Amino acid sequence: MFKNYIENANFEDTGFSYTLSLIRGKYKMVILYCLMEFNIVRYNELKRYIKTISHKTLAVSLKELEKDSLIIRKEYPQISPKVEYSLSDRGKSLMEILDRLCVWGEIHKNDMK
Amino acid sequence: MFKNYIENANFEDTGFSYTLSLIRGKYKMVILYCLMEFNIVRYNELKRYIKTISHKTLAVSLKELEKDSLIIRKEYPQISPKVEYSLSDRGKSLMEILDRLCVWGEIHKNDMK
DNA sequence: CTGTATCCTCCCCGATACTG
DNA sequence: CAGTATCGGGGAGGATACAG
Repeated sequence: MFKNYIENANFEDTGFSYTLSLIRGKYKMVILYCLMEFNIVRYNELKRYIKTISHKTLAVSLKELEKDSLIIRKEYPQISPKVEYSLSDRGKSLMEILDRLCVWGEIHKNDMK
Repeated sequence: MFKNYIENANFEDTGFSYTLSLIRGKYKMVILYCLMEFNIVRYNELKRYIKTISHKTLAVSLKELEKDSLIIRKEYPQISPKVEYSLSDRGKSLMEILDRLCVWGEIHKNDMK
């Protein structure tokens, strides 16, 4: 399959490029993992879990993940506002594969003496 | 397993973070795919396959991939120089998983109407 | 509580020229 | 052929302040 990409010299259109574009960003994977682990999480909970993330990055990342249909945003119109995030089915199916990358890293990160 | 990371608030040390650090970079995955597809490839062949990559990026990426033991660099000392690159066993085991990301992308990139 | 808006910094990558 | 060196632009992300 990939050979076709090479012959067409069109790497930008590969499935892999597409997948990477969804999870590019310093914290997107961390957000997805948090949602996988805790199922339903509020904005401020995410902010507390991921101590080093800035407000801006968290907000932008969540918006993009939602636009890409990897996560679901549920808003409760009340004072003060409450918003819950969770994985979509699409997001869950992606996480099955990404989790294998996590495991691979665990196994191999001490390979090198 | 991931829950431990969250409780330790130490996302930088996750296996996934480690894995991503290996393949971060605009063209690293493309290089790995080329090596997977063609087995043994010379420097200039890579440059030709990946039309849009610059010399600097190709050189730097190859050096990092080699340092991380994902690829093997074999140099033939002669005039003019000849260098062949190929996947290491470690690289091949990673590619098995990355290839699944490629397939996921192929299947899902047209999900959204 | 859940965001936006602005400014600013750093670093990835491209373009280009040079070398053994 | 297979690199290395240097310069520079652009975009991702941080700090901070403000809003509904």
